[in-house]
Amino acid sequence: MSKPSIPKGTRDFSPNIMAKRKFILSTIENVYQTFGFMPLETPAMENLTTLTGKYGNEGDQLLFKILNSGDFLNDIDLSQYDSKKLTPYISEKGLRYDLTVPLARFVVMNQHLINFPFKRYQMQPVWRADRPQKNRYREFWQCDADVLGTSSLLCEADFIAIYHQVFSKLQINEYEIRINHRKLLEATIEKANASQYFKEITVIIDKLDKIGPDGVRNELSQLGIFDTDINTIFSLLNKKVFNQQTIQDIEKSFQNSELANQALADLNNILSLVGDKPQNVFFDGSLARGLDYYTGCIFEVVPTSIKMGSISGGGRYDNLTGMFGLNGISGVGISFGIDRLYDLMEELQLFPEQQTHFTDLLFCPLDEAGISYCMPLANDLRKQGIKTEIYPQASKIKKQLDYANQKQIKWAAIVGENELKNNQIMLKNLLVGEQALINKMDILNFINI
RNA sequence: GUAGUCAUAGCUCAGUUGGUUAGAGCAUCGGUUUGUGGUACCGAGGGUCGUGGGUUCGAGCCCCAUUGAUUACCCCA
Repeated sequence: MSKPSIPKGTRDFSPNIMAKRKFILSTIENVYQTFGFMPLETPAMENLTTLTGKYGNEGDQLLFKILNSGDFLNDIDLSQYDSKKLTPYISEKGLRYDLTVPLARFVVMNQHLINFPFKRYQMQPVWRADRPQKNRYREFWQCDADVLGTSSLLCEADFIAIYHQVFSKLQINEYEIRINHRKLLEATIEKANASQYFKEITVIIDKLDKIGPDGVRNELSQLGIFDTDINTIFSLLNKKVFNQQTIQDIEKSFQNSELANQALADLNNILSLVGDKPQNVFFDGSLARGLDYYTGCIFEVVPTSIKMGSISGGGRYDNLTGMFGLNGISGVGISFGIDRLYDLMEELQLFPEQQTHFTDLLFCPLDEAGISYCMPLANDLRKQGIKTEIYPQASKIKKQLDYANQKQIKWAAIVGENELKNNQIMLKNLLVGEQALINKMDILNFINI
């Protein structure tokens, strides 16, 4: 028999890890809900016609494709096709690559039922056939929230408020919300006479944090951009506090740029909604975001106490549903990277202790009669919300306490012959080691979880 | 797709210029203690050294191939 294993780039989440992950997920979910977002789940698999062509050539290659069921090769003359052209005949479905395209697909299919503006959140795994490396997996979770069907900048302001609430609840205090505008990038690159390389340039300057100014200069230069134009781009890459002054400064460096004016008007509008000194928010001219469907404001959040990539990102896209034939729907959304959030909180030790306590009280029956004695007591406690279990065998008490100890259970209720006879239990506090013989009806009075 | 590193017990790892029977800690199970854990002591089980070839009197160690894991680049979250 071969050793068991799991596919490359996938992970098991053990109970202790799950408790912490759920803490993060439920915190985010609660905040989403308080802003009026509604849950949506879509299938793990989508039709390949839905997925292909949405993520660029590289993205298409990273799609996990699912073989058709049954004897799918039976009707196919293999000699007639080369291996690439064969794909559509043997695979019609693929695993979802992100949550945004399925959202667009859902909205287009259900537009007659949807009450716009449509605010939905979605927290599900996605799959990419990428080569895994540190903090990069083939299966990972996205926690998206999007608003579709309004171009109001209130949405952007709301997302900034969502960030504040989520990080405050997770006790993450040292972070930066970086904000920029796609149209400002366009204006900048236009000013540098390099519009034909817009996509390439955004990819390069997005790496500023990673490869440094010299690295960015190098790559831009390799693209064939002149030094003077590179300087123009660089003059706008600064990171500044997000306030009126900053916006006015940027305005001065553009003259009569329609694009820049639109972008600055948007930023101004957001500023007026979040107040002039929004906490932890910075304007960052180098923020670009790789995805090319963004058209308006873009965000990214990075922790500042630890060197780490972004833990959330998002932005506005004008025509997401256009790919499925529904035009004129503007949307904006954000997504939390739960794996990185997990690593961050683990490193900063921000997980509340109770997250790893699964059981409050363990009944330890010393004989078969003890088990049935404990059953009704346990159920009463459970009705009170006390997480209670009964050790399922009348094993040695050492073994039962050992179990309780490893599971970090605070209370042990030992039930042997004597207790049974007198309607008592021996209640032991495993944290301090004290115990008392009490009436079985009085348990609730003694335990304070 | 490109490049590097690694592979020895369930886990984390030692293992000398190639030399007899392969080591530790943790974990598991049992006992010291048949009604008291987390901390002490004693003991037990558990390994074709990833796989296949080669060199050698002799390979965990050297060489080749292969598989897997992992890291960086590309791209991305």
